[in-house]
Amino acid sequence: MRTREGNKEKDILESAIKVFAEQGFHKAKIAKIAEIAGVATGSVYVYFKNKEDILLKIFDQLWGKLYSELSTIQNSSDMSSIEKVDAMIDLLFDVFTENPSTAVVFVNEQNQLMRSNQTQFTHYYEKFLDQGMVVLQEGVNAGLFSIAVDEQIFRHFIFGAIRNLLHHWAEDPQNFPLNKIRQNVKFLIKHGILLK
Amino acid sequence: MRTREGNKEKDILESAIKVFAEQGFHKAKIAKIAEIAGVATGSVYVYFKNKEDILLKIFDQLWGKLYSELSTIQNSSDMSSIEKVDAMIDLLFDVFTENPSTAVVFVNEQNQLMRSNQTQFTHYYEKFLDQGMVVLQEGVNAGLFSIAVDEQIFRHFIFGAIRNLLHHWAEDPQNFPLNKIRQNVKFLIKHGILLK
DNA sequence: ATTATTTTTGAATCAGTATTCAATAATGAT
DNA sequence: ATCATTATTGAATACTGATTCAAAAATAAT
Repeated sequence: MRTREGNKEKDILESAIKVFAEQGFHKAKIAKIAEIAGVATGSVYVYFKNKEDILLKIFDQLWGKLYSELSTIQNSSDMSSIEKVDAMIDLLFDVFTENPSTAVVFVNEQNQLMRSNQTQFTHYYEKFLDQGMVVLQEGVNAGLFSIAVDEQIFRHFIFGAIRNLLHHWAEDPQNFPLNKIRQNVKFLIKHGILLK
Repeated sequence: MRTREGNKEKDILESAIKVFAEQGFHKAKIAKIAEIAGVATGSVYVYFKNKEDILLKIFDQLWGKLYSELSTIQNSSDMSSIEKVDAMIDLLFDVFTENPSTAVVFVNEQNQLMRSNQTQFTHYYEKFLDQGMVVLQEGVNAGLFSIAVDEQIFRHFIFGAIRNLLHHWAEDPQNFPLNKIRQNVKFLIKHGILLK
C-alpha cells in the first residue's frame, strides 16, 4: 500500500482558480496549473476527469458554500427583511473577499459553463437566487418594499450589479475599497440615486 | 480588374455575431462562420486578420455607435439630468434590442477581450462610461441626486445590472419583456426598493 | 529486504481547428 | 476574344495543448 502525500486535489483546485482567473479558462494551460500546484501534468488527470471538470468543481464548492450560509440567514427569524437583504449582500462580499480570484472566475466563466452543463452547482446557484427572491417577497408582504418592481427583474438587476462590482474590485483591489462598495450597494438598493 | 460582389465583410461580421453568441468565441469555428456567411473558409482571412480580429471589429462597431449616440444625448441642453439618465438607459436597451446576439456576445466576451487588447473600442467604451458619470455629476450638482454614492461605484453598479438583465433577456426574450425591464430599471435607479 | 500495491510522473500521442496558399474563377480593359 | 488583375476557393498544413499510459517511485506489509 501507499498513502497519498499532501492534498493534491486541493492544491490543483487552488492553483486552477488562480490560473483561470489570470488567463481565462480557454487560455489556461493544464501544464501551468500542474506546475503551480507542484505536481506533474499527468497528476491533474488522476484527480479530475478533464479540464472542464476542474471548473465545475470550483463552482460546486463556491455555490455549495454560499447556499448553505444563505440558509442560515434565511432561518434567522429575528431579522427583518431589510436586515436580511443587508446580510445577503454581506455574505456575497465576504465570500468573494476571501478569494478575489474566485470572483474573477465566477464573473468570466460561469455563464458559458452553465449553458452546456446542468450539474450540482447550477442547482445551488438557482436555489441561492430563489432564496433572495423569498426575502424580497417577504419585504413586500410586510409593507417594507415597493411592489413596483418585478422580483425576477430585481434579482437579475441586483445580482448583475454586485457581480460587476466584485469583478472590478478583484481586478484592482487597491483603488476599490470593498467596504465602500458594500455600503454604497446597500444604500442604492434601498434608496436609489434620487434625493428626496 | 475585378470588383467585389456583395458585401462579404458585412456578411461575415453578421454571421460571426450569431455564431459567437451561440457557441461562445472559443467554441465557434471559422468554417461555420464562413458557411453561414455564404463564403469559403479562406475568404474570412481576406477580410479579417484572424479570429480575434473579427471579435474586435464587432466591438468597434458596437461602441462606436453607442458613443456617438450618447454624445447626442449629452449635448441636449434642454434635458434635465433625470431625463438624460432615462435616455441613456433607453439608448442601451434600444441598441441591444436591435440585435440580441450582440448583447450575448458583449456580456460573454468583452471582459476577456479587454484584458488582452487596448484598441479602438476600449477607447469608446471608456468614453461611454465617462459620459455616464458626467450626467450623474451634473445631477448631484443640480441638487437632484444623492451624494451618498461614489460615481465610480455607481457606474459599475448600474452598468453591471443592465448588462445582466440584457443577457437574460437575450437568452430568453419571450419570458422577459424588455419594456418591463426598462421601466423597472429606471424606477430602481431612482427610488430603490424601499417604500417611503 | 523483498514484494505487492498504489501513486506519481512527463514524454509521446492525438485531435481539433485556425490559418495558409496554390489553383481557379470572375471581371474589366484592350 | 484575349489578357491582366483581383477575388475567391477549400484542401493541405501547421500548431497548440489536452489527454494518455507505460515506466518509475514511494509506501506498507510480510
